[in-house]
Amino acid sequence: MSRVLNNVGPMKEETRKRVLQAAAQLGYVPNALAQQFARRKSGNIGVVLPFVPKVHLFSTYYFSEILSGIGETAKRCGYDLLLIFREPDGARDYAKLFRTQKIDACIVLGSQNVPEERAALAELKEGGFPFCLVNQRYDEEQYETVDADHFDGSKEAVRHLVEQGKRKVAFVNGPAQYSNSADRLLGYKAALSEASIPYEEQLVYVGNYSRKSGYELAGRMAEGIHAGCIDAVFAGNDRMAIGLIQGLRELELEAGQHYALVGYDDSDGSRIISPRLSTVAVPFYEMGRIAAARLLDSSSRNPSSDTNLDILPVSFINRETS
Amino acid sequence: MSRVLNNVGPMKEETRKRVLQAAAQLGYVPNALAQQFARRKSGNIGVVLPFVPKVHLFSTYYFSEILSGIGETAKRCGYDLLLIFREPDGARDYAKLFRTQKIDACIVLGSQNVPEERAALAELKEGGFPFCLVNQRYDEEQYETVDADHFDGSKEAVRHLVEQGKRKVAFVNGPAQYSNSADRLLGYKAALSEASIPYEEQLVYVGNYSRKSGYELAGRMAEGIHAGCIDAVFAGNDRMAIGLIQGLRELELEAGQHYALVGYDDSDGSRIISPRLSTVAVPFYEMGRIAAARLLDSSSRNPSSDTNLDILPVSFINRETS
DNA sequence: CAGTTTAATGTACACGCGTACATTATGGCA
DNA sequence: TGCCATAATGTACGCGTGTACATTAAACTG
Repeated sequence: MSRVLNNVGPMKEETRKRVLQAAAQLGYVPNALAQQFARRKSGNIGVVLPFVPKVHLFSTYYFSEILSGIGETAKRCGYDLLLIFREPDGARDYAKLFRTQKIDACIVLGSQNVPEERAALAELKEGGFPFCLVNQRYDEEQYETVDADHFDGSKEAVRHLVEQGKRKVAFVNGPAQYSNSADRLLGYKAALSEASIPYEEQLVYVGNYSRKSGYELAGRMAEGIHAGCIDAVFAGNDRMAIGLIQGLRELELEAGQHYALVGYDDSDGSRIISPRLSTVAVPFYEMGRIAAARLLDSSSRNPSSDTNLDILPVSFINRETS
Repeated sequence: MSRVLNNVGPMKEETRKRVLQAAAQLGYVPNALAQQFARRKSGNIGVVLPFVPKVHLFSTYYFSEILSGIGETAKRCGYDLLLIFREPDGARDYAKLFRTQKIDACIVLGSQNVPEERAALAELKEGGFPFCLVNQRYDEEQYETVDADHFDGSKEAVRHLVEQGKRKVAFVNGPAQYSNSADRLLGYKAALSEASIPYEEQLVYVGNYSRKSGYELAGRMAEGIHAGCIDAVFAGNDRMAIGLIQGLRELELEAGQHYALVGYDDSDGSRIISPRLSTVAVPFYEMGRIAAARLLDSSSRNPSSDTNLDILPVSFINRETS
């Protein structure tokens, strides 16, 4: 009987036990498909991941952490995780997943501010489908978002470099379609301004958050270091920082010696590279947990904080490269 | 009309078009829940992942690669990926996922040869539920399995060390509940035997595949190196090798200089650490692809190869530590 | 004890698709 | 034209739950 299982309506304790025992004896298990169909809920929360033909290209650390956080909350709320790899050809019909009832809610990871993505998200909002972005803001759109304070993290990182006496801090940023890239640039500028160091555009480099892109910037950066135009580097993530270390090492330039360096993410790699990389720790796991709770856990929806944007604090970690 | 959509039975081209157009005009989207219910297929393939309270503890590289491979095949076959985090308390009722129809097939990652796991897998087999193991064999049980040739990989790795003139090769193995640990031990022994080097039990150390466990073995190993009982180390995975490098470095012992070292997995870390780690590349992505194809892609089921065990080749990669 | 409320249980139907079967249109053939 | 085979379409029911509503049992009230 559906009622004892779902504990709906009043019932005699004895009946309840009788039904439960009969179910156990018959080896009854509810059919999830029929339940989902009758309830018109899939019980799934979709997690959109960037398309990754070569998985090496993206930070497995970053996604693993967030995914684990989402998983924890989902399990607690009785939901399952449906993995959705974004299409390579730019087709991102997130709304269809809702219309076909495959998912009840959705968390979008690695979202980029490009036209197709904006359209897809706008369609979700239009349709009233519950979704949440992680680590990407669209300030003009008021979407549910869980972000980290990359402005502050970057400011702290650069401030640290300045406090070490560095005055010529280069910045290796990521692509502009990520809001965290913009945040870091602002933090970088703020820290410089705070120290009355003029901002110089030619000290800002752009990679794509891959190790390779950091590696490939080493040549240009080496010139600056040799010329005395650069005495420190702040990289937008650890992977680029690590690429940079490796590229500059081939040019006889050592991090923490010929130049100071701070990365970002506190990834595994930052503890593996030597010298150990100073970096900024981001609570990715926590961000995943919160994003899922926002969507699933009504009890955690605090009516007083009716904001749709969470910005979690980050923390600078001083190691050997700065 | 269900028939035009599923292309079943004969129909006039004109009717077909008419129906399609009407559907488009009405904005019709099939309800996946109802489809699944009517077809009695969820269209989901479950992927069981180890429980990871602290995700740092397991190799994100390893799982990300396999997961991506599974995802590729699943998408190609029209299946979705349902993530299943194994319960922390040892409860692993995989069969229930089938009975409730949540999944149509299942891939078990990080499977360990322990009683609860064996029972859970036996129950799956008993129930006739399609599942596949990746990177873990149960030789006595004839389960569908995709593994890599860790015997050969280990033999190659140790052979390489021997060819460098090393005669006292220590081995840092992982826990015995993983078949690949046993495979590596066999490969290690085979390579020694090939070179007429007697096997010495005290040269075999055991960690748990974490970086920390490698780090913690450094003390004991340093004694052996100083005493001349060890001139090379073969580690069962890169993470332990990296931990070892870091631990031994603190004791003034450098990989590739005071001792030769070979890791295993060809993970990102092996390219990040310096000196760059010699290692063994494992086609994890491919293993995921094949495992999923085994379960989903009937066209790939080659009748001539009716074996239920795939063992993929691995390849030694020589870098700076050996 | 009848009347009234409330607890407990029985019952029937809807959910939206797939599909087996019934029915009707079409074409080939002599 | 009549007959049959086959193509094409119409139709009704089943899938296994959840749930609204009907029905019956119990409890309470004056």
